[in-house]
Amino acid sequence: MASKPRRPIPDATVSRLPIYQRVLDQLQTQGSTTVSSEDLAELAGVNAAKARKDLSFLGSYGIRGVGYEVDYLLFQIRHALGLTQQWPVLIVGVGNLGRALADYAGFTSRGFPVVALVDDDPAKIGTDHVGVEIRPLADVAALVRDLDIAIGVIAIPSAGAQRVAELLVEAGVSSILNFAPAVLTVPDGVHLRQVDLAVELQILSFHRQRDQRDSEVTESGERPG
Amino acid sequence: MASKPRRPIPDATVSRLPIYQRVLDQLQTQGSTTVSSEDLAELAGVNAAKARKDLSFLGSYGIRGVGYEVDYLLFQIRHALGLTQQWPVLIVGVGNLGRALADYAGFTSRGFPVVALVDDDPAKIGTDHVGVEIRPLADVAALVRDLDIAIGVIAIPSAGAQRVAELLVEAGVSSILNFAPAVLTVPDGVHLRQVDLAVELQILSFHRQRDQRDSEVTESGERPG
DNA sequence: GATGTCTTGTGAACGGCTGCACATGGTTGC
DNA sequence: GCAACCATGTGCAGCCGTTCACAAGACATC
Repeated sequence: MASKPRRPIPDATVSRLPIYQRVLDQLQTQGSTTVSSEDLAELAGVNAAKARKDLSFLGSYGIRGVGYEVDYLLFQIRHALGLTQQWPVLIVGVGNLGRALADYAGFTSRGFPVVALVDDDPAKIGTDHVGVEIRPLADVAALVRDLDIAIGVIAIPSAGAQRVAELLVEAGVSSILNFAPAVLTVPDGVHLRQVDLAVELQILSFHRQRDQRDSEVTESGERPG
Repeated sequence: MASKPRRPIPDATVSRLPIYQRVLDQLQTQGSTTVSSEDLAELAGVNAAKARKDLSFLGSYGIRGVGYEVDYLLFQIRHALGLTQQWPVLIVGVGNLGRALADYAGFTSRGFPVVALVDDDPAKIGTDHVGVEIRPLADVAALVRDLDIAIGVIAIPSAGAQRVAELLVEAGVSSILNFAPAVLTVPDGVHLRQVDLAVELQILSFHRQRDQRDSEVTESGERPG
């Protein structure tokens, strides 16, 4: 038996693997059979040395003097990310965001089919969205069991987010993606990721305002010495 | 004139300031007047020492033996993030995601009013969404000028994203938030942030699959020695 | 098969972030 | 006014991630 677990893959590398995957997807579609770390890095928007180091954590899948075989590298990245299988997704909250996520083609095409929608608005329950029936919150446990849900997505306002997270965990979901702008607490062993859309704007705001102040200082003449 | 630019605020700190802001907002609403670094950190989901160090980059706004005054700290964070003013936002692409973002209350309430919507679908142009008229792509330059747009949000498929980014930059937008799953290239001085919804799922997938493999190894009996 | 060219894989140095532990300094109670 | 207490602010050590620079290895050509 070969030893599978080489050195563990760093978080920073894991977060970039999906980018490499996307780039390699494109290259494959364009008919490229091999790619150098330099070209791959350029397309992924990173440094070539970083790309090579990232890929080296997966194994030695490059050929010195040649580059990486696109098909093979793509398979290895998919394998590392666990994307050789599908991960059915449940979305809680069928508001604007929930609908946008359910419709987002990038989910299904990357192996994350949205197979269940849940909402607590009686008016929505029973109706369909992109072929998926909207079910009440109380059905979460049954849906998770019957549809083998791997990932729960929270797309509701902050107020109910913690309660929904607990509901998902009780139902057996061990991976949660939370869009509610709230800090959630989950038990050990449950993976939680947070996406806060407003935070990104605030970071942009910070940089812009800093540039602005800097230029004001420069224009008004920084006192020398 | 006092020297404004103390040591620069690290990126890691900047990315947490919005979280502290949100927590302090809540505390203020609840009527709290002061908060300790420990409580603040707990609510923000970080280490207390980290919270203190983060806040110390803004200045010495705490009181030893007491804690931080909620109102004052909130003001200082808003000031550091440049949120004492409003930053008008233009959204390109009024599909599901664009609509979700336009409707998202968290934007306006945090100082980012969505004042312009743009799409290239003739059927949508001229219609209203939440009181904002949808305009053609060609109007971007005029909108940026007339409405003093600070931030452009790209919510269209990958294919056109680079072209739209260039359009925004030409129009004078220097901060861009991109939701298209593509690597964009912008000139120096333009701030670009990337949110890829599928990447988050793929990272969850990685962790889940790793846990799964680990438990398989354990169950089948790792060979000792 | 030997030589030159090309690209990977990685050792090592560097810089930034985290978290501990403690000195600093403000507050309260007597 | 003094002593005990409390929470902030920060020096320091360790860790993680990035980048450079180069050795190792594969291919092509003669």
